Amino acid sequence: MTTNEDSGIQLRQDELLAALRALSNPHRLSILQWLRDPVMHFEEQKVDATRYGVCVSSIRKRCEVSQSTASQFMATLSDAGLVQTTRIGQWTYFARNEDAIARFRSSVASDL
Amino acid sequence: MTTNEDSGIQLRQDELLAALRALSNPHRLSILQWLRDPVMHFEEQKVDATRYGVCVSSIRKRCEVSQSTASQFMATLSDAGLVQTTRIGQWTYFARNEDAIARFRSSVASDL
DNA sequence: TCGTAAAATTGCGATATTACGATATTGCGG
DNA sequence: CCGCAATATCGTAATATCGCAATTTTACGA
Repeated sequence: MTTNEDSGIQLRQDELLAALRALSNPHRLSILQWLRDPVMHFEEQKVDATRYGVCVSSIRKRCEVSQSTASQFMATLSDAGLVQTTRIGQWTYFARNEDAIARFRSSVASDL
Repeated sequence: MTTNEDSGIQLRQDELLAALRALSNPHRLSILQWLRDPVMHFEEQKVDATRYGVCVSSIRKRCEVSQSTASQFMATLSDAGLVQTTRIGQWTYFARNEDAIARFRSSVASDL
């Protein structure tokens, strides 16, 4: 019987590396920062951005990149666990995963 | 009684990005971590590793990469400001730049 | 079951990174 | 000055990443 404890206070080395890689791109770094205050940094939208985050279209416009690029950016941040996804109808909303970001901070603070 | 004047200072966005990019490689991330305890993680050498850090040859052996690759890794970490360099004779010693790392931590804590 | 809209996926060219061997540079000692 | 050792830099090939257009998938509404 193995105890799988992946909701700990810090990240594993491979998770830490994945987070660092995800944030090593200027667009993706800015997106995560903008998501701290989505109402300020993105256009208005149907659902509450503070609760659900923002959709790909909003990110596309703010970054001035193509739809596929914006989608790929969010997939990378999602794979690294830094954002959480909520699908509502045709829209996919991305919000910060504050727990994961806190673990990332904790890892940077103690494992680096 | 000393006051750490750097504890509240953060990196500019481009400096933060450079640090994240420098750490987005498994070798470079490990090197910076190993340098927390150079005596434990690297072979013995002439000068005090705790004071001056370790030379390229030690890093080369520990990482099992070529001399040029090890040298390039350290140049990248140095360009990002995460390590400081001390040239003694034919050797270049690399040690953690704790002030810069503290600023990186501070940036991750408050700008991310 | 259409048509439409949003997002995800695929495939591609351009660019960047990685890691190497070869070579140049730096610094010591004889 | 010469030879040697350590490191830095250069040129390279392989691989990875970036960002796009085109296409596919998913979901809604008429």
